[in-house]
Amino acid sequence: MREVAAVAGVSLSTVSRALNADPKVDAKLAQRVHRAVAMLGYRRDATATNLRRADRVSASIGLVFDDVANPFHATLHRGIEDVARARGVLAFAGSSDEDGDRERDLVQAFLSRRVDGLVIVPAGADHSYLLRDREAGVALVFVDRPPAFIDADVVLSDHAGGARAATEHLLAVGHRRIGYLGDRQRIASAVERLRGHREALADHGVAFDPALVRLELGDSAMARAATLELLDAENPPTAVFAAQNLITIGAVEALRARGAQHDVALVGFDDITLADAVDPGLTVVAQDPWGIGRAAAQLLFARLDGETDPSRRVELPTTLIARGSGEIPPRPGADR
Amino acid sequence: MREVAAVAGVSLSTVSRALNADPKVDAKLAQRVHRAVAMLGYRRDATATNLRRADRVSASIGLVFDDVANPFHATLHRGIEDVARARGVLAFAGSSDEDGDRERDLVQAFLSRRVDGLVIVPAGADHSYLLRDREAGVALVFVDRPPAFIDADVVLSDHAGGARAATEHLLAVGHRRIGYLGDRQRIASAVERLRGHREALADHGVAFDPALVRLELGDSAMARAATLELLDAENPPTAVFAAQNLITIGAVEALRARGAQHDVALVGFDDITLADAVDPGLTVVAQDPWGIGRAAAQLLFARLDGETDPSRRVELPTTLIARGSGEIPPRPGADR
DNA sequence: TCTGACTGAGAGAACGTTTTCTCAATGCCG
DNA sequence: CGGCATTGAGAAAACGTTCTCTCAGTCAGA
Repeated sequence: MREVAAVAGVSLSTVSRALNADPKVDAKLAQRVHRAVAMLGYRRDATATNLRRADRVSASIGLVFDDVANPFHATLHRGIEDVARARGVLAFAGSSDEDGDRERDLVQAFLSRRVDGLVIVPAGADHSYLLRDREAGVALVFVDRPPAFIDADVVLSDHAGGARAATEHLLAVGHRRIGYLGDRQRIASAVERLRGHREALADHGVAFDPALVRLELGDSAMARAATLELLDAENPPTAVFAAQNLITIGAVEALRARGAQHDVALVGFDDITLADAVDPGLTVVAQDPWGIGRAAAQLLFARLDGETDPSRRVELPTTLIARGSGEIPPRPGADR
Repeated sequence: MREVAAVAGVSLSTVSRALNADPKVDAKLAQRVHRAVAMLGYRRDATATNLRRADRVSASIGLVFDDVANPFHATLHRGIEDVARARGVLAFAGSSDEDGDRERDLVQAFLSRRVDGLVIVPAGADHSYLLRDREAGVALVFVDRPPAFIDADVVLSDHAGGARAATEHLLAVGHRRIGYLGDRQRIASAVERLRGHREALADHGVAFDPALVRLELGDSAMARAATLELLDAENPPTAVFAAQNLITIGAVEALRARGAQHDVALVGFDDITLADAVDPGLTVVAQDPWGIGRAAAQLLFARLDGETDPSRRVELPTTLIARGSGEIPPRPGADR
């Protein structure tokens, strides 16, 4: 910056003003400054800027996902990026692997780098550690699941409603023995989905049979094994509801491994690549991760723009997409 | 920090030293400092630290992808994160959408935030704009495609070899009319793959027929349309090679739309979710995006650790995974 | 008991910006 | 032509750290 000032023949302050498009600086001088900047390849140091500026805005935010490589989260990421890009805001991203400690470490690392805000897919069971920072002006939006012990904006799908729709879809086809494959129950969304499933069963007078339920499935391999277990049991389900994207993949694999993909119905939660190319096509309850990401980012920036309304909860509907696998009727006589 | 010093009853310098685990500071004092830190919830400001420190290390890096939501890139991202995490390094990530200007904007934004290094999936046609920054100590690793007009480390798959393997696989099954669906040719990897395809054809004495080639396919929808065009032409191919993950998805959709998935062979580049669940299973040439990401990050950190060897080119092999679609023989008589 | 080496801690400058304060130059009005 | 308002630019402090000096105190050896 000093060099730029020397080349342009002005003072440091003038360079700063020219760079910040201060209207008080003479147009001719400003142009000289910009020419010098271009010539020297000067680039303003954002860290120093952030340090000095009164508002301490860093134009960067932090993103905490379960796993940046999970398609749901990756699409979420893109939705957030699209909104942030329009404001010149950059995003740090990291994976918590659904570990609360790791989530907290990530958040701390983001905050020490002075991010303006955080979008968090919560993994931990207590987010009160963020209270102090929210007080200090850090914007906070939670996604996919509500936070615990802190009141903040949250954007999520109607998990219970989606699960209910999936289960009712299977019930409508005639199924009564519906297997349930669920994620770890310390995740709020997983609890919600199970709740929706149970409510749908109850509403239609179908007893909830714990023998048909497998929970805590952390990846595709576990889901596959659990599905096989269900299929190989004495009194197997005639339909299966896989309540998460990775679990759905495991379930598909298991059904194919037993050659049962045309006999046992399947509905998944989350849409998946090639879902319409498998045989039968995969019926799913789709979320809109891109839209969720956009909504979350918009909420975040609204807060950064000074909005002080009480915290909001944006719930996006899910869409049931029937493609075949969910419309397979129960084998006659399979149900007692 | 001033508060911490007051509470602990020591000077600012002592707090700084205690925080940096300087062995010269008395153990008892250090403990007092740490207690004060815990009590006040103090967190060191990484931007100020970075400003002052002699080495100016920010413990953050910038990642430029085509699209953070593309599964290949998202997995790459995770590979990089896994290595960076072990060093306490955080990553900014952004999407260039294969636009050179956008790539450059992202890079500039990262650099003004003083990242220590960059991992770039190149989109632009000229990376000499990075010369000055490399000189200034910014570590640079390119991924998936080599950079232009700058000499730097690069990690990529053997694109030509992979394409060659795919084409030879189809030739071995007996195909002579092989459709080629390719990405935008301003992308180096896309050029390489086409080259591998053509070389394989030439080696086996099969004439290259431009009528069977569709390039510049930027997304699944375009790929789908192009495939339909190929299939509906007067003399359609008996096999198709889809040279990228999104293109493969479009090709699968098109084949199914024409009910030709059991008649026309298909090999894709990049492995895809559910590839083994479609009917027929999808034969692909798989890359190892996670491994590529890890390798890139390791190279990057080696440079940051002061390594000065001439720039390296790490080429990872591809793996052909036969699952059925690539082993469909040509319909008898379809070939003249 | 005194000197000197050594240890531990404080004072203050510096990092690259922004921003307030101050002042010089310009233009306009009487 | 003088004085005042107005405009534009420079000097210097400040942001939250680190780090080099400097110095006070402690302890061993003579």
